[in-house]
Amino acid sequence: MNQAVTMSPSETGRVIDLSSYARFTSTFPLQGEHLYARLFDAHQDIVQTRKQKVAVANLARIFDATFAISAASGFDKMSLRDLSRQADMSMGAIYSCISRKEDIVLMVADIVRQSSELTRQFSLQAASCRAQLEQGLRFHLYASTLLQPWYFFLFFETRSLSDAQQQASKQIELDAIGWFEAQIEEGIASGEFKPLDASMLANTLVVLLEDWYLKPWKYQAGSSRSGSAKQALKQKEKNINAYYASLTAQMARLLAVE
Amino acid sequence: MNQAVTMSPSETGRVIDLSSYARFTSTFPLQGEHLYARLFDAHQDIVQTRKQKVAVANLARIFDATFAISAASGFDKMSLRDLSRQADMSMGAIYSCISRKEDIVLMVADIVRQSSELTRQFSLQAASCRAQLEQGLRFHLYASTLLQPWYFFLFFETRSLSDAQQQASKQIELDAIGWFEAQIEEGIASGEFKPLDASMLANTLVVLLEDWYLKPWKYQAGSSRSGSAKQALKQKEKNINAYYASLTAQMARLLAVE
DNA sequence: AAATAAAACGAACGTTCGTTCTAATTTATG
DNA sequence: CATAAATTAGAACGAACGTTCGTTTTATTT
Repeated sequence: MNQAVTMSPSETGRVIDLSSYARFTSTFPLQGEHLYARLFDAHQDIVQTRKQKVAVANLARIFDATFAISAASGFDKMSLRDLSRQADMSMGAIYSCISRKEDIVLMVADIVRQSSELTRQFSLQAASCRAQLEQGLRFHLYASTLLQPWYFFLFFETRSLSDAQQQASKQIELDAIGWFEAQIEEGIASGEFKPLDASMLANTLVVLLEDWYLKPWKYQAGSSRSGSAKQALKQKEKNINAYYASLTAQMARLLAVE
Repeated sequence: MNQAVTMSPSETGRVIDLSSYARFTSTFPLQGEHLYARLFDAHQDIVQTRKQKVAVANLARIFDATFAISAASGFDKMSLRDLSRQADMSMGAIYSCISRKEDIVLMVADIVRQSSELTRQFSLQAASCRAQLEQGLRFHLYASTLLQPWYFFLFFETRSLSDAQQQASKQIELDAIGWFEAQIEEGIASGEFKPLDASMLANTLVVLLEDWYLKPWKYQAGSSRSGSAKQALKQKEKNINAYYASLTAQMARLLAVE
């Protein structure tokens, strides 16, 4: 089982634009064709299809269908016949993109892991610890919004993975908490923040970030009949900003900045 | 499908002791034999076994086994043969306590719903809004610790339920948020708390309560080889108190009390 | 001790699962 | 346009699933 490509250094930093969600979506490398091309490259042992173009199109249909079905009923309940119907592909077509049903979970895990690594590796050049924290939150929110079905799916299907991979998923969360905690404590040490239980606040932030992609129904205002795709993006931007504002306001109050 | 018994008024208030987790465990009505007796009474249409004593013993084995297996691999992956092996019961014995595999999820949902209702109905007689909030948090923590496998299981298997039941589960969470929000706003109105985004804080509290039973691995210190059952309870008490302290300290700071 | 009710058993049933196979079709290439 | 390679559709396969049921064992009553 390939643990997949890691980002080349040139990809890891500096190019991703956090100034708005719209900008983020056009600069984040893990999405759309790029994402599926990455899966195709990284999992040559799984994907039997030879031509990237075909593989990308088929993988997209497979994952879209998988997310659509198993968001409602779970991955184990989803049969490959359901998948075939929803994706409008034959069994053979599906089995030329994957080797076993389980591969789907593995690939999702790979993508989410890469996205989390991107988030962690992204060099935040900010003037203050507070700005650093805020950019970290923004990045997490943006990435998990863009890849919401992937993050959501992995959270609920982690138990299908091997113990080692499950441990790795937990580690991702612990790393995220650790990162926030370090930033908070740096700010405390430098006198920028008032002293507090950094570990608890870091944990709170990570759990709230998780809640964002696990329970979109709690945070999506005006989701029905949003009309054009452009309007939908606008609405998404609004929702993210509202959540981000609440999140950072609460954090700022705890850190006694402002 | 029976929606099960609701608590009689005499059971809903006043008798549950929040002064420590140990006291709570001896006064909370939804546990052990009482819990299974309740299932037996409420689901006569499902449970074919006639004698309560037998049913209680077998239901206990079924649910223990279910939680043990599906915590690791998920309910859908668990076959009834796995269950039969783990519970050390024959297929026939299992099918005299349930009518369909799905019944297991329904019964768990029923118990968790009842526990949540107990939590909400419990009349908190406290001197201040702050004390009221703190008792609410304590109750939530205690109940979800005592019934951790039930809460955990339902969170991950809600998708096996009907749309109506899924909606009901969401409503439980929204009700909890609503309750905390109301308490916070009451405290703000009375001048006990400094004004803030009550909705955000209420949401934060509920999400942190959820994290407690979803990710015990994050919060369990000294879990290995804890020796006797008494020592284990002591350790549990310690862990709850530590989490409760962090939770309330953070909350107090946001509310600017102290 | 006999009779009866309740519970437990586990092999067998029909169905559905993930996966494989093959004949037909499409695509690429000279 | 010819030919080879890749891709497709969906029938077929064995394993495993949830569930049933005739039978045996255990508990209770007469």
